[in-house]
Amino acid sequence: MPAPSPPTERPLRADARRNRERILQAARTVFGEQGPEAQMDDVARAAGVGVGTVYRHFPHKQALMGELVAQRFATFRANAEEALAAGGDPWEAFEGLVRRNAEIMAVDAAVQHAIGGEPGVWEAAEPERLELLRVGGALIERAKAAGRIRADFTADDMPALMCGLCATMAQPSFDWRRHLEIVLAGIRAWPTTSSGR
Amino acid sequence: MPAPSPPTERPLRADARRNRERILQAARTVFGEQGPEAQMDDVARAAGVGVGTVYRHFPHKQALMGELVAQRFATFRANAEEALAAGGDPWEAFEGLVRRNAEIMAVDAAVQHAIGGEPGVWEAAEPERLELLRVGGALIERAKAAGRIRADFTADDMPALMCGLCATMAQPSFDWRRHLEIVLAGIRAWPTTSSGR
DNA sequence: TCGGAAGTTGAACTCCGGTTCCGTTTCTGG
DNA sequence: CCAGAAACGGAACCGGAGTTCAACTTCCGA
Repeated sequence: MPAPSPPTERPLRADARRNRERILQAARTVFGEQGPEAQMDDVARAAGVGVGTVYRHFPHKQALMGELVAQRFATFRANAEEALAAGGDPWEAFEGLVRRNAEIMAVDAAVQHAIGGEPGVWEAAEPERLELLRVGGALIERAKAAGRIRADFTADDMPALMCGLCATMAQPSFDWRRHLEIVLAGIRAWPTTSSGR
Repeated sequence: MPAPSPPTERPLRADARRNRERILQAARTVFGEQGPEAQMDDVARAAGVGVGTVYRHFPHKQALMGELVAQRFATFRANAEEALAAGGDPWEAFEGLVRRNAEIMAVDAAVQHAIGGEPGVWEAAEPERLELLRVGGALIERAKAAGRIRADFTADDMPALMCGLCATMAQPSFDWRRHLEIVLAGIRAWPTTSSGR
């Protein structure tokens, strides 16, 4: 059962496929270095391609950014899947995943800004986002069941927290690791808290 | 002892003072409604003034935004001062202040974006920021001395956390109150934690 | 090999928003 | 009340960045 491919599915010519890849690669680099205000022309140049080509593959800048975000989300989901499969201590699994993904995000200025800033970009990666939320949710539920995460915490709380973390990452004068530390502490259910509050 | 007024201090004509006030008021409203991408022309119109007048008072857009931020910071500092003077439970005082200021920020889209986004704006409000940090720091130290805040927490951790919270506020689909709840939990030192970990 | 569809190119277009500039108006001190 | 300094107004300027498009090139199936 191959992925459901509706009629509108052209194979894409060989050079086109190559270029698309080059463009994404270049976009990742350029946006990563100059932030999201880097120009389309810059991306095109870095990819060794004309601007027109970029626009043939991505109808507008936002779509390009969206694809980058979608790819990151896919990575995050893969990591989550892995953490879930690995088993082990429920809290450690969750915490480790968050740290690992944060570390990836920290290097990717493009995605940082997209997530911390413009709302429009989220939409472009909606399916990946939902998938991530699903797998992450499973991890969270497991830790919650083990009493290692505050009972009122949900997977739906994560996006906002990550959005905040991204905003911090985007500002070099801040120490995002401290931020993350505090957030993790806030998510966690503390030992000796048998009586709730 | 009036404020130290170095030679370069003209009294400012009556109408000019009035207009300056009107502009700031308008900027607060306009940026609050349309976000920071609102145009200078919009601000001018809302203030019932020509663009040129806006530029006479603020050399560039960023300076205008900076003033708004500075004013907010001043409010925050005043609130902090008040909380410090009021005494009472150290944690409650700190928590209450943070909540109160957050509630103010939540209404002020202009400042949200400035703090959550562009780094440039922070500079414009540097003195107010430092002052806020000082008073807030006192409040934090007090709560820390009472063992109500994690020992490793510092006033310097606050800006990043607030930056993150602002980013969340700026995105309507997020529930910033949840975010704040978790951050506060992360800052707090939990009761029964006499043995540390 | 060859026709034509798919893909590429990059100069030019367009829009947009910050900023300038100078003629006009308003204030204020004498 | 007047002179001139200060402030105002807003059309025009300007550069920057996303996007288009028509001529040109490359690929691929027959």
